[in-house]
Amino acid sequence: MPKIKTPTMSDVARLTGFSSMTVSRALRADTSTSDETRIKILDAADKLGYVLDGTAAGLSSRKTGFVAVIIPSINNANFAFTVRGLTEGLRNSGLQVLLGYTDYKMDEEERLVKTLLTRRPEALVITGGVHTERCRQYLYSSGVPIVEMWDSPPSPIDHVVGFSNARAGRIMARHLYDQGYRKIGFIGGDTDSDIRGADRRRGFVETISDFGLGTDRLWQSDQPVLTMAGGAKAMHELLDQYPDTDAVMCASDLSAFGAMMTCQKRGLTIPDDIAIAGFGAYDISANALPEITTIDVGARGIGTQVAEVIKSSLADKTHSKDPANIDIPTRLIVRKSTAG
Amino acid sequence: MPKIKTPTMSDVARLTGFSSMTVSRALRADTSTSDETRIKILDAADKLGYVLDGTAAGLSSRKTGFVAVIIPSINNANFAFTVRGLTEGLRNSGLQVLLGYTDYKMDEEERLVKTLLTRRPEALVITGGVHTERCRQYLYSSGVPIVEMWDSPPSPIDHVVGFSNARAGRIMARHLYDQGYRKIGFIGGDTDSDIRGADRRRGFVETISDFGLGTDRLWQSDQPVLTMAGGAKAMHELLDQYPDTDAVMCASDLSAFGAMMTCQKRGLTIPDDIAIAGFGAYDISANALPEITTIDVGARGIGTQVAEVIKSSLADKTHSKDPANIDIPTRLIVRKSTAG
DNA sequence: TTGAAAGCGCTACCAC
DNA sequence: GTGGTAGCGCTTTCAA
Repeated sequence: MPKIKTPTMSDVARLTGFSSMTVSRALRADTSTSDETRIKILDAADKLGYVLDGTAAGLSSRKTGFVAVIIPSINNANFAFTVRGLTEGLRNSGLQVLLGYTDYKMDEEERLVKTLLTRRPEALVITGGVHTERCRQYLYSSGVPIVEMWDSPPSPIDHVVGFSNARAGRIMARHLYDQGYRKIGFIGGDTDSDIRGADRRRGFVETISDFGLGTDRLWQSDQPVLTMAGGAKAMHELLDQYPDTDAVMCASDLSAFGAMMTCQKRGLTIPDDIAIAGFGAYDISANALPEITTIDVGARGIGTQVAEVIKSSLADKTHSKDPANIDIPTRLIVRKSTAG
Repeated sequence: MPKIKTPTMSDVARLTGFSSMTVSRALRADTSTSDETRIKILDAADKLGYVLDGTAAGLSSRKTGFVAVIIPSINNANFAFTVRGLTEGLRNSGLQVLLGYTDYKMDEEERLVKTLLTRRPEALVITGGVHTERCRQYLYSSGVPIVEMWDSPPSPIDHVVGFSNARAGRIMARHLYDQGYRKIGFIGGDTDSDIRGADRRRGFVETISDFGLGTDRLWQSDQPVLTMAGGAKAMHELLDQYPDTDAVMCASDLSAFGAMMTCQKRGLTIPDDIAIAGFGAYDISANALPEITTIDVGARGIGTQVAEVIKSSLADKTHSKDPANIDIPTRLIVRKSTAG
């Protein structure tokens, strides 16, 4: 592969006899060139294999076309769907997602925010409402619209597209109670890293406590328990300690599935011996046997809505509008794993 | 949020009394400033809330620090792990992944390549070895190292970190045959979009044909069947047509799980009545009941190796070395779903 | 509709 | 170790 210098606009200009300014205009949908001129220029550009240098264009126009998006994990189907919704919602506006993930670590989040701001995104989307002080500082002084998503922060930085994770926990606790379960546990939700999982647990525990039930069947670890294997292991330990547990909510459908497998291995019938509920409406919840009761927040729709918020915020030159604060409904999906 | 102009290097220079050139040097690990100077400058930068403009830096230095990565789907744990391995492998070299996904569509891939090249990445990673002619053209003339991964292209563009998908199919076919199964089917692998799945099917079919077995139990659709629901539906149809099928490989563990659920719903015992095998070593394969026989290619390791290839290619100023062509081993993991 | 000049914010290069 | 100059490739602005 001979390393030839990449052609620039001047090269296209030289080849066509126009100024590079005209080439610039012709290459955008930006009107103001004659059709004839544009055709000549596009032809020449094609012939030269010219590709616009977005780096230079961004520097000059102060519009990079990037939207920075920070999620906890790229290996989480919920966030993956949100990114899809976001990408698709942004597609026609010439904005491109620049993705980063934190592995559920707040200091990694801070590092990432700083790195991504270096790219001069036109907006920044971040998961959750809890950040380091320094991170909040970066976000505040970035000068671009910020969207916090997947949570309902007490003091939002700017826009919010999220829901109360505590409410999700409450809804599920009530459902299990209504189904007649009384020895109810929860698996997952570490306070330090999986903040939203911890919120779900908090809401869950509050509610079963309100119902006068015991709140000691709570399994947690210093790591987020969001995997199948983690749920399976946790369920073993929970059952070892409290063999008479009759219902468990897990912080995620994945851990719920793992927990369910553990129950089946131990000869427990679901939901007769024990009920299992999850969160997130992952594929597995609809396809497992039995199907798993879960809560759907519409991961993809969150992304779509974030895209709308960004587009309207970027269009609003006067900054006259208040920040958006969109509350996503948390929909309980009752399935066989909790409904006998 | 008052919209204040973002501070630049000149602002930091002015505040400290140094030239912006010295500020530039101090901000990089790039030595050649006194410690005292650097401390003053970093302090001032911090005070001003200065964040480097990577756009301008990239334009000037001709190093954007981007590595463009194109995967079929962000909702696929295999590719997600590869991206993780890649990101981590690149972390300390100051390179950042710029991710795009194609939804398994070749024309979308072409569009994406063009868009991403606009960002002037220092290297480009793409999934698979089949691309549109125009796409190959873009890649060839991009002037940056290209890595094709997850496949073993007959005529590589540049570097390759992959494996033969056909071989994976052959390995599984042989395994099923060795276990004594004789009425063997395959689910998934559309030729047009899931090219690698189709390669697995091809290798699989070749092998069962070599063994003298019938090759009519092949279920396919015009969509990639890589989901649990897709596998479940396909299995129903396959069993309706060929109720005596005794073994099935699916293009993915996810569809294998769906297929297995269908079998269980229909009262079939696995692996006694029917064996199920998948591909990809997804979490579900290790956690389902029974556990699912699969093939592991080490998705994360692929990313790690790609990172190494990129780093060494970028370090090799003379372009003296031949393109890398790394063959990833395909490891059969025998589990209960095929081993009675 | 087109062009010339200026400059986006940074770094390469060469001086000192 | 530090600074001046030039310029990366494009778009903005103003003029014709």
